[in-house]
Amino acid sequence: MRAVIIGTFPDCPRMEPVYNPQVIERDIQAQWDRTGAARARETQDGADGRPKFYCLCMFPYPSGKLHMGHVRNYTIGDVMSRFHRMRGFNVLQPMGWDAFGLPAENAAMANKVPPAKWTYDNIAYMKKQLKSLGFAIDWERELATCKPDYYRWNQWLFLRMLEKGLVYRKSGVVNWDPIDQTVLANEQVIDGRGWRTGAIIEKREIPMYYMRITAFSEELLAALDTLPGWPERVKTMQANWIGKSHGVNIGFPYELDGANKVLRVFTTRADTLMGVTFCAVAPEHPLAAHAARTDAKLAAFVDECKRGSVMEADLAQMDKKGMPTGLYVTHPVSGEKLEVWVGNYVLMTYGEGAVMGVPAHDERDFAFALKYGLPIKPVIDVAGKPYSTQAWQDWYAEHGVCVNSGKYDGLDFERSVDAIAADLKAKDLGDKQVTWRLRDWGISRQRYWGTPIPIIHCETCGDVPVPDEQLPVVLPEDCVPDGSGNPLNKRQDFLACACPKCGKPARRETDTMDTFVDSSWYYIRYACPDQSAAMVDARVKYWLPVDQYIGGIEHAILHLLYSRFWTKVMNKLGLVEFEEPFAKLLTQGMVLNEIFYRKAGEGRITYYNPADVDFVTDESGKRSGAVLRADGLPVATDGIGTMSKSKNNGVDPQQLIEQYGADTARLFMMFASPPEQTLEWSDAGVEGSYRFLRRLWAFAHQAHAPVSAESARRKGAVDGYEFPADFAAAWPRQAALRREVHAVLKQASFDIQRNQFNTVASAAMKLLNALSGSLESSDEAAGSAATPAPALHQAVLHEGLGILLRVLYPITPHVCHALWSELGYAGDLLHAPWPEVDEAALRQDEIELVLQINGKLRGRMTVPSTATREHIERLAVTQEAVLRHSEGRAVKKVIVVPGKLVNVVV
RNA sequence: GCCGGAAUGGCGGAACUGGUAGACGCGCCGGACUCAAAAUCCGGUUCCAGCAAUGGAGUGAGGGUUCGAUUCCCCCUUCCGGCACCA
Repeated sequence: MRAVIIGTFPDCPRMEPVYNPQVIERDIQAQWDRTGAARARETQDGADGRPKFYCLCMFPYPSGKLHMGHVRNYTIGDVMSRFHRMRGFNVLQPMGWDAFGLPAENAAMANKVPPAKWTYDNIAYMKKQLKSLGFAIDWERELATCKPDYYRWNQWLFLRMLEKGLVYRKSGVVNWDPIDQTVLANEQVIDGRGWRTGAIIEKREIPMYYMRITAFSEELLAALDTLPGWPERVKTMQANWIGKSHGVNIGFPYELDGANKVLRVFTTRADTLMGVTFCAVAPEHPLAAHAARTDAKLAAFVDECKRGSVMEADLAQMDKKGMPTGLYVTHPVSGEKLEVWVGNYVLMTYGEGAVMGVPAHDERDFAFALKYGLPIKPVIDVAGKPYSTQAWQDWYAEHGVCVNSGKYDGLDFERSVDAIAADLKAKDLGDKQVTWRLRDWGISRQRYWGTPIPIIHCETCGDVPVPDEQLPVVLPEDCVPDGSGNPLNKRQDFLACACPKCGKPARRETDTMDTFVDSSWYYIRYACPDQSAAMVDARVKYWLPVDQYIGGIEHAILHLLYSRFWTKVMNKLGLVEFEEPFAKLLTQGMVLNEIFYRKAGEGRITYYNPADVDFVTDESGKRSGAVLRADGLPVATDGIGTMSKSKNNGVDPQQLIEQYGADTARLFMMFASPPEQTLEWSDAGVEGSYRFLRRLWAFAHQAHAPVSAESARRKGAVDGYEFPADFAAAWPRQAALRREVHAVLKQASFDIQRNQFNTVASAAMKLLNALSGSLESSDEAAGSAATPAPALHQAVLHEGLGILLRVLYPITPHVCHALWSELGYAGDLLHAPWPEVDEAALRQDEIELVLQINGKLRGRMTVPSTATREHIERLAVTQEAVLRHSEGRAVKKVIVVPGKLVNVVV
């Protein structure tokens, strides 16, 4: 039997009893559109009193339709935007399209559709999807990087950088498909073969434009310390990527064709110089090329090294191989002859493309020496630990004291490096040097769908920059790539031009820019997307830098580093005043789903979408298997992985929105895990989120009468609730409810500020549980307590629901917005402030402490909240649980953690 | 291979600065409602022993610091992200 404490409320006659997200969301989105709710305006230096908050999500590549990663990213951004708006900020949340790139060309090859059309169609569809998710995006600032009014500024800044020497031309290595006669991207090279032709890929050197990011190495590294709002791990990754290392540049003299030359190497372990037993150069090193001319076997080896992909990950995992060149260099100190080898593990792109081989103290050199029978000469003693040339031990590479090193014997790492560097300097064969891992940024792409590089090749004048007044160099939008190279090479109307210097017929550059160029400054252009006379204008000063940037962890290095570099260039050119583009950074985790497959006959694997798979569970609910719904037969599982086309484990957000509505999609995304962690997809979890919103709706319907009555009484106000002085004593149930509401609010306020949105969602669930529990109560309780005043309960309910709707609003704005106005709360929820915690509501007369004996939980005790430490200690040692568990042993120590626990040590 | 992360019930996750491990949700079990089912509502649910009170174990493995460790330190394993032309 149940009775309602405060009487039965009649159902609301106006409000729909059933939650209908499709209708609610459509209506509210139309209203937001009409009123320009998300439009951001510059205010003169905060003249309206509000500080600005620029909240930016990484813009999407328009691949066709949104994927769950987008939904997650943009929901996080929208929650932060709406929350900051509630906290009184002038918020900008823009959106645009990273519209150049390889997939458009691949789609063109598959469907014979020009990349431009494919891209614009995708943008239109995805924009519709974003709108249906209810993000508070200022669409008036939308931009697409494939439009000339955007990329003309890529070209313009490129020319400025060229003038300043920050852009230069040199040769670079690319993947060359000898059959299609075309350059391939790394992802188009599979196991060293072209994806379409299957031909073995060759490395080929071609001329390319580079941006001199290395000129900023020191700044990019040092400025990481000025970014407290960035995750530590991202800063560490960037620092390691920039890779500043202190070492010594060492010259090994040799004679070649009668001329005296020097082989230069860089090492951080100059202390091991006397242990050098050989030198190794990269296959691309000039010395290797020289030796290969007269050595057919070596030439074949160098050739072999040139096959396969250019990816560093591939190179690093190859078997270490090498071959002697037959050339010798002289040890700069001992005068010993050292053979020069070609090693496939030596990178031409780091240092000088050559290394000194110290097998005794470098693991790679050790393996190399064992394989080819080269001498191993230990010269460092590490705390007397034994050395054996039979097997590598990790301590061989540690710092120690020089031995077997002649005059350097007995010196530690620092002193030996100093001494050796000084000796080399005296002989003009080396010195201390700082080397960076960071390489200059090659931006040339031998592809069509990108920003044309604004250069004209003239037979007389050479490479001539396109004059500013001829910008933009417009990319024709009707080309259809066919896989055999850049179609621009066949476009006479694009190629033909006059040399700006001499006026003679000339040829336009057909390489386009890396798409990382586009994404390196789009966040600046959002401030002034309609500015046709300049790259930036005064509005940039108001909005930038970005206050909060949100995007996938996979961009931790490249995109973020290039953006930081580009910002520094613009700063040096006087275009912007800030030096770092993103004050705070949130790197969201990836969205994962289960992978199911079956193996057909000859090793072919078919992947099945998890939506088509049913689980088999045992009686405890534990999963014991999975079957394909279509045939009921088992499928194998391959764990979980990022949603991808190749594993067929993607979930289409569109279906989700259509079935449950945007709010459910958003709620699940936020509830399933905190933003920085990976998120595992779960249909059941989506159901749970939907169920919660339905319960919320039903509760609002049920509580409509008292809440709207209270709204009418207080004219919708959500502050200034007043309770009698004896509230807690006279109405303990109401006081307890109110205490819980404010305790949960306190936690939610803390969590939303630290971006832990999953517990904000769970706070909303707790609030609903508490409030709906208060509508009904058991007979017993109703009979034992005095009849509560309906007015007081009504006020607590009104306050609690007002808090719940505002806590949940950033996550599920549509349903909250609808209920807010249905229940008569004042104004538009869009402009409502985040609720304040009433500390008075949290006060308690008695608190419960946990009682531990030797750190083990043994009981609880209730003490007045004002109890002193001494009082608690005295009370604790007399507790029954303590006496029982101490078994007569004397109490050694009592530790009191105020408000939490007492630990009795015996 | 190198650099950076992560690991907690049947599952996703919570536990803020070292202080009650498992909030909230899912799943499962039991009950109510129903002719029945779905939906909804109520109760239970880390594991082991026990009717229970209670006791023991427990945060990927192994060590350490501490009155007390999911949290700090060392070492190992597995998984994930990046490695410069996917974006």
